[in-house]
Amino acid sequence: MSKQYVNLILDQNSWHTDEPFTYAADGDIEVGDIVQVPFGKGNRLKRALVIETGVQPSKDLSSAHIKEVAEKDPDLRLNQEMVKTMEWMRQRYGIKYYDALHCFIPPGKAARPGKSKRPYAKTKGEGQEVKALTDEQASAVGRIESSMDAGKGEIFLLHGVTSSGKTEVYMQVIQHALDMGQTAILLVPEIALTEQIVRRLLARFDRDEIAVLHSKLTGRERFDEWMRLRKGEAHIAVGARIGVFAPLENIGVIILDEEHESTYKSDQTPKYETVDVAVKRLMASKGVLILGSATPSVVSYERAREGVYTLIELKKRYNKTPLPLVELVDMRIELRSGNTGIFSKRLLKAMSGTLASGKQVILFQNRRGYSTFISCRDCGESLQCPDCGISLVYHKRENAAVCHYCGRRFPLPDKCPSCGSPRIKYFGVGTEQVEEAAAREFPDYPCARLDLDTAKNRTEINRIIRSFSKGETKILIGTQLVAKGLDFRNVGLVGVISADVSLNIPDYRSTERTFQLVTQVAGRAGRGSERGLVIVQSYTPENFALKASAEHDYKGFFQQEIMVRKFMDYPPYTDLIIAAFTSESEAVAIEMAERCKAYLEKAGLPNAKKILVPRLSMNFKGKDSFRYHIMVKAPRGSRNKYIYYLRYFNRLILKHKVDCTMLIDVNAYSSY
DNA sequence: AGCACGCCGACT
DNA sequence: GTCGGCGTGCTC
Repeated sequence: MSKQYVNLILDQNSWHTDEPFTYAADGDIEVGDIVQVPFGKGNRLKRALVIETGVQPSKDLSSAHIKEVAEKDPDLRLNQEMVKTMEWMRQRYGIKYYDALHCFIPPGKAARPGKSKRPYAKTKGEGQEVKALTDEQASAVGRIESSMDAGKGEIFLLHGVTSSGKTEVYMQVIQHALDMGQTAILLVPEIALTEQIVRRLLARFDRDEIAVLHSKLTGRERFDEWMRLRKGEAHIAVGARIGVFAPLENIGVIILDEEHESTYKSDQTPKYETVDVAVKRLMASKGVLILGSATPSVVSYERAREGVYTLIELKKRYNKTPLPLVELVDMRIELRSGNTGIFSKRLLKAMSGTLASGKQVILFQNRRGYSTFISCRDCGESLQCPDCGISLVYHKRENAAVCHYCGRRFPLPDKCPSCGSPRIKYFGVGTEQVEEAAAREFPDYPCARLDLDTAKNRTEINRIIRSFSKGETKILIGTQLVAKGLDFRNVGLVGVISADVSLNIPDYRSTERTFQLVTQVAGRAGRGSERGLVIVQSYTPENFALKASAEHDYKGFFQQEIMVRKFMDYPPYTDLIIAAFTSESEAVAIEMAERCKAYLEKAGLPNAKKILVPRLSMNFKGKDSFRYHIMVKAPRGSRNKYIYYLRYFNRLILKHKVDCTMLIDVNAYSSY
């Protein structure tokens, strides 16, 4: 058999070996093959991925030093497009080949023959039986399908109000892809939503056509599902964000449902953006990308406005129920009139009316616990977690002060730890306190609370939800958990206890997030036949995001918010790039951050002069090490240049053996 | 990362 | 003499 030289990358998590190595191989070795190669002084076998075949070994590499590929994995294999996407990810996110490789290959091993177990095997198909499409749906489907037929590689932003029938559009488009002999990927923002979308798919497609990919599968399940896709047995991949790496050929469509959700950005290395990866993969097959949302992200909507994405709107609700009536209540007036309670008079009145008429109430407060911070009346110091430096939350049920970041619990102090005063006060309202107040005001109506404290596991969540849907509980209090995807028929009223909570988070996306949350939670009201009522309490009801959400006016919200982004130099006008430096020595971490800043300035990158001095990363918890970071608002078009220079800087750190690790994050959701 | 080499001190 | 500690350097 003829011989050749190939370039391959090692399955080894090290920056020192993050480059292609040249090996001799049989002529039948192809790009994407997973092989075993002898490596290093001991020639121990290592797993590797072939990324280039038929190469000419570089001149400074004597042929005596070139080793030979030992064997080829008979099962695992990637395709050319996947290898290309990996290399692209390495550049774009400043990561190692290793990190990109592990997005594409399943972590587990195959189940033993006959032992394989399918996830969601007991899940049954369920669907609104296929009714005729509305005119809007039909034209959306037509528009998308003609783009698929033409192989345009188009990106659609599907902006559809709640219950406008986006899912039905997805089903039709997936069917069209299969009819064309192509494959499809359907993604949901969290694992918990997988089951309900699997049900919709099962009502429509053969069970064997569907494979599920998300990180809560066991290693074996994940491997087997992956292999069914790889072998072409299944043509539809469904799941959370890792599903975007499904080993499919000829991808006709990738769908991101609820595209605005932050979970589409990975928070661990590699910190990829699911949309980016989807676009990259689709370039190879000229398929379409569909981003669906009732409240699109400002970045996506702006891209649609610029013509990068094609906007499709679904304005009518499927069941023709009018959108709920949203009222804003000014809590400042409430306070002035002497009401210091949690509920405004308006909300109390609406609650009694709703409950008396036999309907149910949802109360939303995006904070768990009883009081959100604990502070001293005399010196003003607030109680903080010694590890994380964030305010501790008072939990009445457990009678403890809890850190919501690391989960540590502390006993409640009877006097102030800094000045010794016994006058300790609890501020801020959490779900526990809302529940207590609701039970006090309406003792005849049973309450339940749904948040991370009461929903310890899946069965507990299901129990709370089932009891509310059966009408056993009348008032449901909760955090974001109650805002997502639940479909209760008998809810007449939704109360947002404090819309200021999410508004006051120091993040450029907090306004957007508030609009999305209020819109989403409002959608829980009046899903039956009658129009629902939503009461939003706030100390700043004049805020444009709140006003716009009350009027169901996405465009109004967008037009104001995009001006703020422009004025403040925030995305989509820039990319917020963070470079973080971790070291056992605080001085080294600071010095590397400073040097990096100077290096970017010297390189003359746009806006590099505006980089501030290194800051301690507040959210970093590492034993005996320190993290400092710098941040730059990289103007459009300069992102890749920045990453290029940052990669180079990382190589310098490595070369000089500085005891410091570097991390790059672009447009992070978590704060640093 | 993972491994071998090498140069040091402490032991039978 | 030689066993094993870990600092150093390299990997097609």
